[in-house]
Amino acid sequence: MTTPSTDTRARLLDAAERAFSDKGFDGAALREITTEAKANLAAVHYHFGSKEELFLAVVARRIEPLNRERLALLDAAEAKAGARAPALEDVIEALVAPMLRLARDEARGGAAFVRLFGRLQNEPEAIWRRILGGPLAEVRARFSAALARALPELDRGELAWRMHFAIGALCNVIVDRQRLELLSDGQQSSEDVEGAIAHLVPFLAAAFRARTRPSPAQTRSARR
Amino acid sequence: MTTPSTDTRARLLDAAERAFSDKGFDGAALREITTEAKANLAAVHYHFGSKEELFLAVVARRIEPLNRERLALLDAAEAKAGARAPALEDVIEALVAPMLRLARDEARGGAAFVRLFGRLQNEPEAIWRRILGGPLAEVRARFSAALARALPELDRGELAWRMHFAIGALCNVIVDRQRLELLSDGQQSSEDVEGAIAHLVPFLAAAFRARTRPSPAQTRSARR
DNA sequence: CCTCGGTTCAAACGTCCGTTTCAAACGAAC
DNA sequence: GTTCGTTTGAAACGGACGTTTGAACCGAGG
Repeated sequence: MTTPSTDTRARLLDAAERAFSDKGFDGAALREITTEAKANLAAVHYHFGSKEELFLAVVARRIEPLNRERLALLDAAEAKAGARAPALEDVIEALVAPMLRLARDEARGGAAFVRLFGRLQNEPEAIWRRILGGPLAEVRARFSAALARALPELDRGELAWRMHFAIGALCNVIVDRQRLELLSDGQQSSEDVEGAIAHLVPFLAAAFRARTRPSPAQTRSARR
Repeated sequence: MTTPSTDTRARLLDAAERAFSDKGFDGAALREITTEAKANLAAVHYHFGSKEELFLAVVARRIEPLNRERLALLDAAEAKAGARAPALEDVIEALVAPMLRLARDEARGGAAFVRLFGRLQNEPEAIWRRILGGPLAEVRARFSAALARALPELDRGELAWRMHFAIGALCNVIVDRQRLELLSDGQQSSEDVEGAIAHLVPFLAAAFRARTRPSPAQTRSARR
């Protein structure tokens, strides 16, 4: 046969991607997914085993190429810098740009998958843990190291907080498509991906370079 | 009678707050909420009318005092500055500190409500729209104006993007309690609210002050 | 005492859910 | 042509869901 089963499988993944990104894991119904995929209800359990496995397959299909792209850009930034530390802007762009550009690439899930990704952490905790500890672990480690090299004077704890904030900004930008329109009275659009990159990268670069606050609440040994 | 109905009502709100923040709107079951509240299943519909109205009541109970606190801090920052523009750090702190401190105030919902708030935009769109357009509208307008005053040289479109990123970072910090631990190898804790404020405020202040990127993708009339 | 509005209660309603079952269809191998 | 493993199909399963119902309860007012 050519690819009869692969075909249904792919249609199920596509339909599931759309449904999960619109309504979340709980909100999306298998009957709705199989109807849109023109497949039988039982096909989900035949091909994937359960609803949760289907969800993980949807995520895995996109996140692996995405992470490869991120790491390739990071490799390029490090190669460009030679023996020196990579440029902070390049590292940040390697982290955020593939995700934002994916939002426009309809052939690879487009906005649907990106929103799904952005709200992953709101899905049942068991699912989120399987992803955080799995495909995302390597990206986290590589970018932690690269940022530490690009910002050698920064305390490690401080760096962790800043990565936390930065990833938060990225994920939230991806999910919420209404807020920017409201904040700008309709002048700016969340659909403007290159605009988002052009705004987000310098925003985060400046934030990562911020001098540590000489605060009373921060009487730890490490300062600046 | 003393307050027999008010009592059940409050217990329902408390239980619903916990359940919704753990499992989301779809994931939380009314039977679970009423059991924990030691109330009858029908009490939800007697007091609130529907599950959706219960959810909105949970949000409204906390968000109104929270917004009043934010606006009071903003008033104080503006009063302190007199005729001059308010200090950027003060404005940012007025926006983020009440939310982060609320995470520690168990008497006012604590971590449960704050996580619920952070994931609001992931709930069914109808619910999120009712909140964005309602209680949050005034806060959005006031802080937009204050930030524009504190950063007079900043393009309005650029400011909207930066507010979008900043609120994203705040909301995401609130929701994800695992990422920071992973990023710092357990050295930093999301529970450290004053630490979060001390790290987030200078991070965002530096980000808001970032010089605009001279990018090829940005050939709009307004530059720097 | 009785009544009455506000509140609680147990029970049921109809619907939708994820999952299972088992037979039918199908193409490839012999 | 028969067999076999793979894939699809229609139908049902049991359970959980939000919601509704109607009676019981109870303190206050007459």
